[in-house]
Amino acid sequence: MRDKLTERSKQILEAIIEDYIVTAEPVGSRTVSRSHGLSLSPATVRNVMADLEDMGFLASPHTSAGRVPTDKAYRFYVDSLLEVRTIAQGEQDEILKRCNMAGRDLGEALKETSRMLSSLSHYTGIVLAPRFTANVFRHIEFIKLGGSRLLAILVSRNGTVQNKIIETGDEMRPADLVKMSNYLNHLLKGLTIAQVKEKIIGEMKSDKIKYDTLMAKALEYSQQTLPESDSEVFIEGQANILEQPEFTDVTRMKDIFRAFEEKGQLLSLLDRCMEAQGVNIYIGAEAHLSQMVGMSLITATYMTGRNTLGVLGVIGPTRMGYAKVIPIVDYTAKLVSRLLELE
Amino acid sequence: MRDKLTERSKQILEAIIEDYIVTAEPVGSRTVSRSHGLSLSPATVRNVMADLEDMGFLASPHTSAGRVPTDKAYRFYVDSLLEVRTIAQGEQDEILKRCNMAGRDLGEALKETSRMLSSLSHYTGIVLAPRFTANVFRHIEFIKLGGSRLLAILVSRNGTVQNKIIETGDEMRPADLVKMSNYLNHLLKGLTIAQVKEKIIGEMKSDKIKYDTLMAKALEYSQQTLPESDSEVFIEGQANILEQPEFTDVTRMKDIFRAFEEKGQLLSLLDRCMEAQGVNIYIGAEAHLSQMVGMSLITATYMTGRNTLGVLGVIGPTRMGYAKVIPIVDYTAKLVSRLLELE
DNA sequence: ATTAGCACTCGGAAATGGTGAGTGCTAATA
DNA sequence: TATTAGCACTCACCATTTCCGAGTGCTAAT
Repeated sequence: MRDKLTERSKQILEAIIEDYIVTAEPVGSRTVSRSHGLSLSPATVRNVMADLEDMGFLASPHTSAGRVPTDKAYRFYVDSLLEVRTIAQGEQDEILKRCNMAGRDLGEALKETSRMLSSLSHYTGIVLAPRFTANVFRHIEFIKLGGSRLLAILVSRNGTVQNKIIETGDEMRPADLVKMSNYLNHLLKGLTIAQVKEKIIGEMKSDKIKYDTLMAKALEYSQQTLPESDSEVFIEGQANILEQPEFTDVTRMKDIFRAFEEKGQLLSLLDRCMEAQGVNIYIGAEAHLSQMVGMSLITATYMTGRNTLGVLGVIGPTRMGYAKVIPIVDYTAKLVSRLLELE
Repeated sequence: MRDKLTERSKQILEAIIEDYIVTAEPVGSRTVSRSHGLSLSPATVRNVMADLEDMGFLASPHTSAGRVPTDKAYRFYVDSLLEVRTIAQGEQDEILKRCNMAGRDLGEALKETSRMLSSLSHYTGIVLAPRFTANVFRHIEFIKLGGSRLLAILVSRNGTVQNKIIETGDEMRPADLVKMSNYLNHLLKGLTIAQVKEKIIGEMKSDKIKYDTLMAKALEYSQQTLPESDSEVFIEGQANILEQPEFTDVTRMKDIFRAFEEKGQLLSLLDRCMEAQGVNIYIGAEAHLSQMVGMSLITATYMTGRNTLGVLGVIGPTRMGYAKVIPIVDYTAKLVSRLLELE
């Protein structure tokens, strides 16, 4: 048992991982020895493999099977061995084409981005939309619907729209609606939605509005318009994971699909990804998510200026084509950032 | 071989179907003979079963297994044998609680409805949102974003909102925006969105606007705001179908999930359901959808007044608890209709 | 340090045999 | 005439066995 990886053992480890990524079968010593590049006998390879197993990089499903990389091996692989391939021109074109957001609803565009990520990687695409509360308030507008009901529309600077139907109790005069929105637009100009929330609460307590029912109402309605839950995740290409041979087990799949459906846990994981800028990789148990055993998550943040807006990425088996997927995720995030920058 | 079903053979068929619905196992003659209600020896039951098989109501997976109902049997069952159970009070409460749409975005509310259908039925819930084009125009509004970009907001009478970012080329004056929306609101008042489409095209050709660039622009922008694709389907509880024993086969499931993801074919099927009012049932091959073998679809239309707005329902295996699911779907559709009526 | 050789291990596929649920047919019965 | 008991037969399913070969670890030779 050695405690330091020699150049040769690194090569062998890499060969094993890369073989396993394509075949999804335990890799034997013969296979590695045949792998062009290094000319060693199976026996030698076996010795090294035994060492690697002792160090926790490899595991054997059973005595007479080959070896399988552990999470630790993948971690080492992406950290030290992998030279990230530059993105293929064809892929770049595809991303460019499908991420075109011009004139589209942001949600739709991000959903399409997620779909694109899934189809390019052949795994599952995932996009966390920007928190609405991080946006800057631009405009609020009230539109009279039938009876005593209003449609309130809240627009933020990046073009995202929140709308809500409000029951007013009694009928409002159109002129009052205009007054209300003027008042609010002036009051809230330039604030982030989070600040808007506070501002409204503060204002509601202030004396001057106590005697102005119209303003009071305006504040109340605008408060109702603010979204209470505001994280949206787009998960597309779920069916792709069914193609992976490691998920033939039905109960495994059930777990995974349930996790996708609930989204809650996934959300907190993505939140964690938001903290570090750039590309982020969770391998297997690193995600601390019971449903994620055997799965990896590659994400990248997208941003305008210095503000991290959201994350996007790909979920697949730990045995994932990291070399191919990482540049895709990276490039996509940068592209989305640039497209949102223009807004 | 008889060509008419006697009372007794109907009873036996019913017993077989209902047993199969719970167990998902081929039903043998002993089981039926033991079934309380009819006191016949297994041998007699066997004779009847042989007849039923000849008539195409039953099939045997292999010689020494029991019999399994065919699509034809299910069809006969729902048409003639099934007395639809009234909906349980608890279910009714649950539906009432979760379908509460007050003040929510219509899309969100329908998604929740779909989720509710899935959790109550333990199958997959499906809701087709109202076509936007069937709605009546209420209001259009332009909001200036940074630079030369506009946010156009189109509100229809039921509160649904379409918004779109428009690249204007050069900067617009706020006063012009107001003029534009006034012009359009007046022009399009009371038309359905479909009529709006035509109206705009007609108006664009008319002479008077040739000399008024502002109006021309207004028309162009409003046209851009109209949705081009406008059918939204909410499919929730997909993971539920993984629980069904008949879908342990991985390739089957892949097909089904792909179908859910693509939605295209499903959409045309739902369109067909829209044509007939009320509850609609497609059993197995009746849907003429390759992915639907072994699956059934129960839908009901929801409407305001005489207008069919959309459909909602449940997808599950042909071996579905029709007696329980049908009233759920029916009741939900009626409730949704009533809730939208109020709008 | 590397490698050839060899005995050994163990999962997976194929072959085998027994079991039982279920059937169809025939002849006896009410 | 309709029903039923009886019986031989079928065939999926399960458990057991056997066999094969890929892969291993160890040892001795290079």
